[in-house]
Amino acid sequence: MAGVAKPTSVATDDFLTTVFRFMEEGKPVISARLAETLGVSPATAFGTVRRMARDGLIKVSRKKEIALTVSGNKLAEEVIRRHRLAERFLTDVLNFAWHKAYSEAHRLEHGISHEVADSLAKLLNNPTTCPHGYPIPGSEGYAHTKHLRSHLKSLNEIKEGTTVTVKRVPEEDVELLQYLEEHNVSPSWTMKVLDVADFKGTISLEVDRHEIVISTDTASKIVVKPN
Amino acid sequence: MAGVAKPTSVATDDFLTTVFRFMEEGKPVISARLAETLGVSPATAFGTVRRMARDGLIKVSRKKEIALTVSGNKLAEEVIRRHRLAERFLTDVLNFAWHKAYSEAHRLEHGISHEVADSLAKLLNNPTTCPHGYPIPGSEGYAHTKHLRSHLKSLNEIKEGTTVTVKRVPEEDVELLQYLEEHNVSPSWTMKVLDVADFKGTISLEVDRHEIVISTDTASKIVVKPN
DNA sequence: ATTGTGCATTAGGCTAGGCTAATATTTCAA
DNA sequence: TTGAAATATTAGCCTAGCCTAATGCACAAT
Repeated sequence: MAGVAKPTSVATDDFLTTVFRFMEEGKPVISARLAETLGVSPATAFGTVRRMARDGLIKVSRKKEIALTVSGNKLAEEVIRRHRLAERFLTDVLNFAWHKAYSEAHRLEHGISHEVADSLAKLLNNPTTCPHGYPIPGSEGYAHTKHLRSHLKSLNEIKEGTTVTVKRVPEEDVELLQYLEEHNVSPSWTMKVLDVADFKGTISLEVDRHEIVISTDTASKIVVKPN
Repeated sequence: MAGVAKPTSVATDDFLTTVFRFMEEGKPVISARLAETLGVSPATAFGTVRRMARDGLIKVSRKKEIALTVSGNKLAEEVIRRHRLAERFLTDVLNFAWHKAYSEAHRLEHGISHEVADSLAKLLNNPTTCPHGYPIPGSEGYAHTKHLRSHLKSLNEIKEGTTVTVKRVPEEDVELLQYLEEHNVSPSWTMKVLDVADFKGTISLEVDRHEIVISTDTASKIVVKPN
């Protein structure tokens, strides 16, 4: 109807995926947060947000909350799909470590066509999640992942003595990821919450026969499913 | 000394690789030609050329001939390497047809890091050429490919009755590539020049037990080695 | 010698994306 | 309710790239 969709720029792709990830985690999306996350000035973020609103990719409520439009969501899912497939390729085929996969996939995601993404998916045996546990748009059962989310909890909400299965780990923090990867805090691994010491803000866990201690704050970034 | 190299933009990468390919084929490099090839106006090409000269990537002689500087050549080789490895990946791993591989690789080449390129090379068993027969910078024996070139000829220079081995086919022309691929005019295949009809500008060849006819002009774009 | 023709170059304009430095607004807390 | 802290927004400036429309220039053929 309205004409062919204009190809998105790298900057726009980055904003789209950032908004998408914020929404995915249920975090409020405002311009200031995007500026921070993307490493640009508030003024720049404002300008890009305005442009994207003009182009019908996002809408901004009176309370300045940013949400993807239907077409914006579609584009975001496409970029996210390419990103997560690229991550799987990097870890599963090229043997990259998690923490490197994210940034490399970030560079690759803009240059992967729909056709290449489909071929990659096939090559990788149609994975449903990225190495960090996040769902891959367009994969089997993707539409249901929203419902599944109700069974998931942040690790910091889990009571002592509970055994849980790791579902998702944070994507971006390189050092943390390296630590988690080393200690097998990875999707599909099982952990037991040994001790919650709220007074000093730490949680100790047993994972793969070893005990590790992380902060409550860090725990809040790890998504698990109680067994 | 002079500081860290500024990351190159897509536009700059495209100019670098275009200059590189022109030089690779011994064609003179002038701004007008770049504009044509890259599909931008002469004014735009001029501006980009000036910027690149300012940044020490190319130099322009008094006769307006453009050449890569040492650092420009290094960058160009890196992009070309990524492009040709991507092509190999697309054809060998994802089973893309030649003519699609070029444009897809063109999109991917900007997002492949040195590290990913190295991993890809390993995965692909250290290929020395792209699917069209062009050498991959940084691969085994790459430094010698310039000498090898003296043994190579354009197909239009070959005399009747000579048997030759295909070394390189043109990279960009989608329809021609499709035709050549279908008829096995591919690197490492053998052909016999049956008839050269200069008066009507055609050459007939026997390849894989079949006879095909192409124009002298098309033949000039195919590089062969007489057996 | 002159006139094309092909190129280079300049002029002038536009958008996306960046930035800094004000200047509103909100909003939350005391 | 009143202020301080966050946010949003505006103004003003910059570069890369891209365009069209002159204009300048040099070489080549008549």
